[in-house]
Amino acid sequence: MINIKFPDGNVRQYEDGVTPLDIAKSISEGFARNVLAASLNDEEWDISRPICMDGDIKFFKWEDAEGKHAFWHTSAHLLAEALQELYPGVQFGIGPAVENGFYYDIDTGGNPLTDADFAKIEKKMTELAQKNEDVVRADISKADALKFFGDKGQTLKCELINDLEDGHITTYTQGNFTDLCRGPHIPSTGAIKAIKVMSLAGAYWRGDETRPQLTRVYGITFPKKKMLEEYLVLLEEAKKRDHRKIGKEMELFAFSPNVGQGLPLWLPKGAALRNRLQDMLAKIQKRYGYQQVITPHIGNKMLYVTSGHYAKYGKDSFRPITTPEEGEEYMLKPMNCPHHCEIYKTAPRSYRDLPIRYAEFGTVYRYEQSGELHGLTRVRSFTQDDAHLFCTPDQLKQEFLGVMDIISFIFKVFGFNYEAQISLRDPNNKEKYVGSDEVWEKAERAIVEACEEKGLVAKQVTGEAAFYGPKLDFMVKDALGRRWQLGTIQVDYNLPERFQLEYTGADNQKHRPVMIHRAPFGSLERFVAVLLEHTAGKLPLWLVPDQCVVLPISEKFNDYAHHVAEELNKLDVRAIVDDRNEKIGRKIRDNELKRIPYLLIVGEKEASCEEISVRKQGEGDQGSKKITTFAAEINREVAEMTNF
RNA sequence: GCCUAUGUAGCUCAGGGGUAGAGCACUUCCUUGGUAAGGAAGAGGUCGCGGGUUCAAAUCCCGCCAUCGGCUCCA
Repeated sequence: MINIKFPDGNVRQYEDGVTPLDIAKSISEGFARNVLAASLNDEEWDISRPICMDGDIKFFKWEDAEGKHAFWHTSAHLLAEALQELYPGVQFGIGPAVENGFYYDIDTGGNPLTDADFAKIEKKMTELAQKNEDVVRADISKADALKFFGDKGQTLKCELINDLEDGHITTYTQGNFTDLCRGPHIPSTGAIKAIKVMSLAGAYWRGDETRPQLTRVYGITFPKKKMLEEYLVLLEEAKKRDHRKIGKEMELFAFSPNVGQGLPLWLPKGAALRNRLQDMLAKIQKRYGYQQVITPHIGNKMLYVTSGHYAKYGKDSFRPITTPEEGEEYMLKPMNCPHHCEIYKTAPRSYRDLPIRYAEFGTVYRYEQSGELHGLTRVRSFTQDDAHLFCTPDQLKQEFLGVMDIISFIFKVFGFNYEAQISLRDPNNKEKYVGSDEVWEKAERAIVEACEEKGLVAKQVTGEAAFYGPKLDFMVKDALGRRWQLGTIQVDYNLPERFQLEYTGADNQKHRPVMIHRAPFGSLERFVAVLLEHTAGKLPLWLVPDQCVVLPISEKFNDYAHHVAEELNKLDVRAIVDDRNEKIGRKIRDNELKRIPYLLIVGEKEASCEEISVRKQGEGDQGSKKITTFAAEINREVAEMTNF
């Protein structure tokens, strides 16, 4: 008999060899029907895999990430089984579950798949799922595994096996398909009821650009047909939130091939929006003791040779700019830090001067690979809400906490849910980084402690640090669930060294300051993109380009409408007029669709007494009031929102 | 940069070897209407760009450019 402990602390006894599914059934049949995966002592465990030892058990259903994961992992195998039947001779790479479904990487041997094949693949998968085959786990020796997959000509699998440790190799088999796999899986394929092949993509074998490119087939499956339909509707809804679409509709920004790829043009409404964001942050930063500086968009190439960036990134950047002067070269600035270091060096610094905090909305230029460009989230010219803090090592943690306060405040204002990540150096690969063990340990400890102090849950990832120091990144998801890094705080011991930055300490000795790079928005471009996707374009009143639109009932009241807009604009309310020759119903509809927060209807009644009829977006008629009353209300509403 | 796909009017899209299509938007006229689409007429396109095949190319082929979804990358 073995003892199984449940999450609630209860312990029950079971026969040796009991499976999690048996255990679930012992609780209730209904519960067991919904269980997809389990863990034993926090190790992933198939619900059909016998247990022969005491342990803590947890169960996972569809609602749990672990449950979906097992379901989609098995679905990936089902996809592979279908591909194996439809296209004999395909080579299999890897096929994991991902956040929304699963994929399988395959080598089609020169016969490319197209999306015309999707229906065929879906049909075959459905056919195979209906056989409801058991998914059977087996332990296999390394030699046997190599022989098994070698005989099948699966050289990619053999490469994977060669990297595995003998005694820890398992396969999973359903029907005629056997895959090298760690699991876990659901017990049989019959639970997979709705199947959709989503897309094709190229993917380098083992993520290595120098290795062959495989075909990645993405798919998603569900235990119920209705869930797939709902998911597809959700995807359609998400596409409507795409910032590229909204940005065009709201006339915020545009791209022109004549200007160049990835070089956004900010239209009047977008530029105004961006300025409001900048003003907000500048106001907050002033309170935190930041000083604004302004530096040129180009800098002498030597600046970047000094910083080390030229050696590391120079060949993948915009090319240096030459001048009539022989041998003189300038670069478009890919970052602001070297300029700010030079500002620091304009005067001798004392420990009494520190910390020094230089902020700049600095536009930088980076030659991102063409395939990487994406709307406003990944561009070749963008403006960082950058700042560099120079402080003594003792001040580092305090400064770090101050930056965290700004970032969490900003995210709170916009209601963003973020994931924080602490990026640490890889201790087994120290040569990739600059700086002594001592300073690294100190910097990493400062970040970890700062997070603990703030109660910030942050995932620690080793090997993700910048070469000059560890960092804390804030990731926010877009409408389709893709993660984008917005805010970032980076500790840097490298640049102060390279630029020979100094301050005189209380001991009258020269010391090296520590530098913090930080950007709460990350960049104005990316931030606006994520903001648009989060709000679906319904921007808060203080940011929205047009706060209200005046709608005359008929052309007879166009003059009054323009008078109203003028009065409102004088009172700092952003108002426009829709004086088209259309009926009022039509104007209301069109302007609601344009996401304008307030529609102000004016006709004979209003014109006679300096009033307007107010209609709030999505909420309908709010009654009529004086122009000045309305303006005061709007101004109060905005003031409450912008009390930063 | 690599793989898949796409590119037709301002927008969303249909069509497809033989005179370029729709809806919306736009302009004009009629209508002057009180809280989510009034009516009519008109204008608007070298069908992404450049080659090739053909009597004839927006359509077929090749190259390039841009874009979508991924991969890799991301100071």
